[in-house]
Amino acid sequence: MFVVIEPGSEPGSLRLVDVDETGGVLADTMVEREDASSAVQIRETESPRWVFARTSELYPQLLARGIRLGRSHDLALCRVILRRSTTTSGPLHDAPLDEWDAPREAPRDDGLLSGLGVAGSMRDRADAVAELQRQLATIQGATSPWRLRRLLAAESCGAMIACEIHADGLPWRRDVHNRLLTEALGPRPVFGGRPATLEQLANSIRAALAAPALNPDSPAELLRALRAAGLSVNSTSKWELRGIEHPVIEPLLRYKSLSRLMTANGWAWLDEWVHDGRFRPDYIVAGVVTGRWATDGGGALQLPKQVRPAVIADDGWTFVVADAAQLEPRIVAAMAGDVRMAEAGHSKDLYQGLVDAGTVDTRAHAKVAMLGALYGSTTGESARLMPRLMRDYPRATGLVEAAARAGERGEQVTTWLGRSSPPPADSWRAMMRAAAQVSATPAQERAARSARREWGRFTRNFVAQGTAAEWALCWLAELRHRLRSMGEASSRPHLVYFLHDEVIIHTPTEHADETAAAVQKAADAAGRGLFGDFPIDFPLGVTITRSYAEAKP
DNA sequence: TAATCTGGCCAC
DNA sequence: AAACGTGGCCAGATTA
Repeated sequence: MFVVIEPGSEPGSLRLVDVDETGGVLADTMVEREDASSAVQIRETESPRWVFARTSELYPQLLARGIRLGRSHDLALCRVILRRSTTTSGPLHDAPLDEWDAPREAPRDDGLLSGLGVAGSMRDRADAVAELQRQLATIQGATSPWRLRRLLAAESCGAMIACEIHADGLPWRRDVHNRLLTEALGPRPVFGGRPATLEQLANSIRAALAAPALNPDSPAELLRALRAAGLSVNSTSKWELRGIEHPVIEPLLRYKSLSRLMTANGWAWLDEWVHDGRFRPDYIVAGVVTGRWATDGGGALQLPKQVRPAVIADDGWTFVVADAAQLEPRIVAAMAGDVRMAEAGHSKDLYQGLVDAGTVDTRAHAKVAMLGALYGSTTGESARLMPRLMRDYPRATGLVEAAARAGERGEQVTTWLGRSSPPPADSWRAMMRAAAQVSATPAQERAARSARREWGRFTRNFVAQGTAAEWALCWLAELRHRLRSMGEASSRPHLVYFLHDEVIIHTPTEHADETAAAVQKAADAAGRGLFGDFPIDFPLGVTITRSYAEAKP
């Protein structure tokens, strides 16, 4: 049973439309503002699949009223998948773009339209029931409906989880963060400018380079000053500076590190992004083409190790931090049905498994070779080690190689559950056509070859990263389901952070062990859900800790 | 002055 | 040692 839920004509009111599994409308009800919460709660006891035009536009309002739902279908997110998938066909696949394809409207924060604002937007005037019917028909006619259903359910559940994480927030101690900044940088400057430690380092750099007016924040100025001081460098990046013998190097590298801390996660960041002891990421579900989540503001995709000590659980609570070990190699092994690589991953460390199998001699080599296969490197150590991987694991390596070749031919590639890569741009095809002409110049041929290989690296990585992302979505959904039955509503373990293959759960201390067990069970269930009986393991690194900085990565 | 580009660095 | 995939975000530099 589906229930389409959308804002009614009055602020706070709701329209609920019951739709059966084939798209037939059973009932169409308007609910007044005062009755909205209880009406939704009552319907929730039947565990329907709630259908949102866009989860991010309505679900936060439900969360604010204390409502959390079990299952959902996000029309806008699902349309993107269904339209682009190589496993679907029919009207939805071929129709001209309409408002359901439009990118998300920028969230408005002016207060004028908040709450009722979404009721007046274009999207909600669009016919959600008709769109659901189109999507159901498209799923029905897909090559593998069960895979798509699983993907769409996980994607939609992810959309709810993204809202819930935002609402709950990641515990963040301002006092700890502030102390950390002061110890590293000196006191916060009252009128802006550089804090004391940073200014001292800037002066050391100027002295060592005999450049009294140098602004070390300007790469161009800095490069000129380094060269004038006799250093033969091509850039000011730290990997190139590291290893050079010169008095400027030590203060310069320290300056870079501290300057980064200051500009990315300094006092200004703290003021803007941490309120009431919580950091609230704005996740963009499927914001990455591969299906990974992106984020908007706050740099939630890159919480530096330097500031993680500020992430501390509430009193009486703790974190369960879990990350999937060597996720992408395991995903590729399972997709390819590579029993031998799956066997190497039977231990907790797949890279060590490759060493034990005699493929390579060290764990570091195993990792470099594997990442080279996943990213498509063509030079250096990983290219040298790759042939051993191809020899011992022809199925797994063959899968990513085939994805690369398909991309080079301009074809789309598709994940295990049915998310497809975008076709290359018209300009890409034009480039290939131009290079194929007899009149093509060597420069054109070179550029085309380079662009072709680049697109091949993208599609190569797409199948692995994209399928890993859908495994992670299934993991999240399974985990959320398990957490929902634990404890009381006010003291229930809940997700507070997610990043690609890692989660943080904030849990009352007494539920920590149970939560740690649940997160691994969820990973096992996600693996079975995707790959059935194929003998692939998805071990996690799990840490129970009150401080994120203490979690072993 | 605002928008866009560049170099650099953080995360997985 | 990076190259080689996906992102976000900053300050400075350049362009409109």
